[in-house]
Amino acid sequence: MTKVGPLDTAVSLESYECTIAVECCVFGFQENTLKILLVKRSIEPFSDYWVLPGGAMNEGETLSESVQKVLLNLTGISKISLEQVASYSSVKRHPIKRVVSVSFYALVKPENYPVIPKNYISDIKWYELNKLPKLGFDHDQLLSDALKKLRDNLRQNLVFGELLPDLFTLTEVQHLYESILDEKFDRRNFRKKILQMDLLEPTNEKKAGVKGGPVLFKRK
Amino acid sequence: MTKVGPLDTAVSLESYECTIAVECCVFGFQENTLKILLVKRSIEPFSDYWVLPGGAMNEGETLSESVQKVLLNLTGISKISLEQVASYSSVKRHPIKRVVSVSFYALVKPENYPVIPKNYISDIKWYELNKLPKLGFDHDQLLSDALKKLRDNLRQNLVFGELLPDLFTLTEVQHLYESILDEKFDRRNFRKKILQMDLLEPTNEKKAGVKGGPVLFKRK
DNA sequence: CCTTTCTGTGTATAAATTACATAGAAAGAA
DNA sequence: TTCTTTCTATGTAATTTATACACAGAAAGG
Repeated sequence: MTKVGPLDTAVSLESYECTIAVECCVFGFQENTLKILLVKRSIEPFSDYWVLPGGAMNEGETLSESVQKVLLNLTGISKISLEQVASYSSVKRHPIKRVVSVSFYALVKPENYPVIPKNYISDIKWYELNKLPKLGFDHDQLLSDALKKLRDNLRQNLVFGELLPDLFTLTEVQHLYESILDEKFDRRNFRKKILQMDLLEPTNEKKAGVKGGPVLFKRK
Repeated sequence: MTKVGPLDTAVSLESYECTIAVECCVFGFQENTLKILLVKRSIEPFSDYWVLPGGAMNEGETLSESVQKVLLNLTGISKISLEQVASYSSVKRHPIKRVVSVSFYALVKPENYPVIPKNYISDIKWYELNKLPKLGFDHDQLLSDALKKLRDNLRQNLVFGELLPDLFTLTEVQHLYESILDEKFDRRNFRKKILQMDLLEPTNEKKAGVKGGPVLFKRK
């Protein structure tokens, strides 16, 4: 039988068990602005607070399956780009019971998905990053860590595809970058850089309703 | 009372609970080579396999407190640089019970710490990265993810301090970088770069026993 | 003291990043 | 329809950063 002593840190059959939750920062891009999906809780604790969508991991599912379930519920989103951010384990981060949370971020095209309040949620809304309310639990921290990770990833790879419609102008791409990274770029230099990544190709359509008649691009 | 329906993913009082474990990739630098601390299990499952040191999180402790306890046990290390890597939640990753693991990496000066097999461990050893055995559980994956994160961090910040003795030569720093990143650098360019980071300062001692009489540096 | 092996240093070249201004296309108003 | 406004599209020069490369001096070991 398994040896278990006071100093034994191995996982034994009778080890302590704990609720695990997933929380998700869902980023979307609307009206040339980066937004994040928040829900308003209608149950205690933190009733009437805005928080990140999340929920408990259930038996037999992985963490990312749990996140996908949460998002499917709220937005009908099914195929989604998910990235793990970090784990949070302060003993008192949930005021009633011990909960360890693993956070994720997701990138979605808001145009495609209606968001519907359900279950323990009285409201759901896309918030601009600079107009955020104070969030419940430690979700301010989770959001700030997720945003940092998103920015790091953006600076390295090219990850905007999930946030833009199928056809888009280079100026829209630039606005996306600017709102995620919160800095301005010179248009010519930005276009040079993004084009030499060789991930976009021009179509021969132009976007209507915009002066200058910008050409529409798509992902390669 | 808390509403709970079939679609409710909120954390309710009766949610599923699960064992949480921490696993740690402990990196050290010995004989100008990057090494990693592995332990040999003497209990099932994976008895006689080499694995990363780890163990269950206990009631009332955070994940990083758990890791610190594990390492204190094995190495006597107390003040340590820890970094969270990721969470692992496949349903069958532990063959006997459901366990979600959070992995960390740690950087230590091996010179300072004797490593002692204890409890469920029959052996403990510093392994070179290119002489690794096949690890138990999914620890090959954990190790490879931790190494990737270490490399990413190294390329951005300067994180070697925890791996080197108090006084060191620039050549030793270069060997450290080369063995972590697994690439070679030109000596002059490397020194230029590392010195202009302005984190090191020369002492007026020289290292004995080495031809050329290299000067010893310390962290600023 | 001679040989070996390591340290320590500078410059020229290439590559990447930054700064910057004007002409043309479409929209909207008169 | 024309005129004005506002947006798009584009190239080059200057700066900064990264890369390539060779030889003289210090200590060790025989």
